Amino acid sequence: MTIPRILVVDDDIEMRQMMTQFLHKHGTIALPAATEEEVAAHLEGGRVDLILLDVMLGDESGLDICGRLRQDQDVPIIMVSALSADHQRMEGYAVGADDYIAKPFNPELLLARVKAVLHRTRRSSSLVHRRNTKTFTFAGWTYDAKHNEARAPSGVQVSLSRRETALLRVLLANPHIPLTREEIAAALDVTGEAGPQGDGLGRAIDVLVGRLRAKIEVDPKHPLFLRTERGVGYVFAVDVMEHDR
Amino acid sequence: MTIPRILVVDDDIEMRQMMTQFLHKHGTIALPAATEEEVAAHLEGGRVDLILLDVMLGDESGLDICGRLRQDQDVPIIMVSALSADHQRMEGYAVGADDYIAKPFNPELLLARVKAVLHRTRRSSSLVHRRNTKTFTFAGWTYDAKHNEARAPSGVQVSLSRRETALLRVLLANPHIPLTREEIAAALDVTGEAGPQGDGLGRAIDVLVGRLRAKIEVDPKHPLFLRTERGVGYVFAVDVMEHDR
DNA sequence: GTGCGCACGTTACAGCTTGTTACTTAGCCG
DNA sequence: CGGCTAAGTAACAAGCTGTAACGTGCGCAC
Repeated sequence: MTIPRILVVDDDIEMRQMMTQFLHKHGTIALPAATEEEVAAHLEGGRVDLILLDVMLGDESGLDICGRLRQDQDVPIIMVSALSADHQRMEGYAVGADDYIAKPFNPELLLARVKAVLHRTRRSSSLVHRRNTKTFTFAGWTYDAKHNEARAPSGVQVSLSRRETALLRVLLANPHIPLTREEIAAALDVTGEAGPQGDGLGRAIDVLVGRLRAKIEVDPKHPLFLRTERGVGYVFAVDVMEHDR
Repeated sequence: MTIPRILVVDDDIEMRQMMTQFLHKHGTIALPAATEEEVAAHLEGGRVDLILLDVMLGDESGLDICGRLRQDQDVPIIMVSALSADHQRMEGYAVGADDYIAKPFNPELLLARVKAVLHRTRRSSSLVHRRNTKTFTFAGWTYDAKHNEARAPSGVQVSLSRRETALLRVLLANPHIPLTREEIAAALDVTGEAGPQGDGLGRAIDVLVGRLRAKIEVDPKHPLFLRTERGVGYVFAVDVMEHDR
């Protein structure tokens, strides 16, 4: 889903063509429609990312259509109308429109609003993969994934490097499960460079584990959390709790 | 689902207790069972991550039980048996066992196999979040997410730093969508440090964008792909195709 | 138990990456 | 055209990260 598909609903041919062409020029796919039936057909037939809906469609009211669409769809809707009084705008928002633009409008402005709405709605769905905003607790420690802060039971704050953070996250996500070096490396996006000699994947993970231990283990010589599974890899051998926020 | 729950099925009390205690000592929850009914009860009543199944259960054959379990369950099963001849092992695997251990066995070995099986099966479900193994194409360029390699239309290979790679990925995942600096920063796991003066978030992203441009744009002065949206952020203004492998 | 071998722990170091700062350049408004 | 703000760019220093080399301890065979 790369190029946004915008349904342009207006019964005035000229206006429809103007909008369609303009949107085309700016890298979107514009689908013209004049009646509610055509709208329905497009919605059933394929993906629609945004609807530009004229308020006055012959004898039908765009407001009604908008209201109906909103009952079973959550495609964003921008209302377009010659009626620009405040109470008329309010009506638009009342039936669930995401934005309300008065005719005549500046095409650039329309584009900006279209982008804004698309941006808003895409973000909330599959855009930039949602960040982990959880907090983890293990054995008195807390790790706040949102602010990347680890805090010891004593309250002392520990700052972890990027890699250390990543490692900790992988471990927290897989407590009690032995992870091989290869798995850890994969999760850390290490391009699996085979070591020069038969070591397959150097000792980078070992060193990284050592560094993390130095920071979170009371006695790195005798690790409590980040234990090694000889011949296998490493385990986070402690129960982990996750909270939201 | 942290601590593995292992169902130990054996009609010999001593053997059952031995195994149960041993498994307990090693951080698992062992659930004893002697008959097929008890097995069924456990499977219905709660989570079971692995079944250790003795082949000779009174007059019932563990093989039959295994076959029946396999019809509607995919809980991993390790067969345990005094019968160690090859054809007997084959029978075990034939009815769907994941492993087959001969009695008398070394407890440590049992543990190792248990872990191995758990590891195998857990991995295939929710373990370490699957890596992105796609290849992206845009305007003649290819980017292989698996090997972190970008290749120019000319065939020249470009090496990207970690951050640059991450930025490129974010952009590839959101083509044609303007991303604010804040969004990019969030996706890159930047701990949103507010800049010293009112810049809110320094110019780190700007610089990073510049560096990526220097590598992938023909003429960084006039970017084709990674365009800036003045007052907003940056867009990857080109169509992107994704292939698997 | 004793010795050997291998896997892991640890340290040091060099190279690269990365954020900052400061300055330059470009777009936008009147 | 002039002023303003945003973005591009270069240089730098700090810090991170992987490699290599060496130390240590566990497991296994005898």
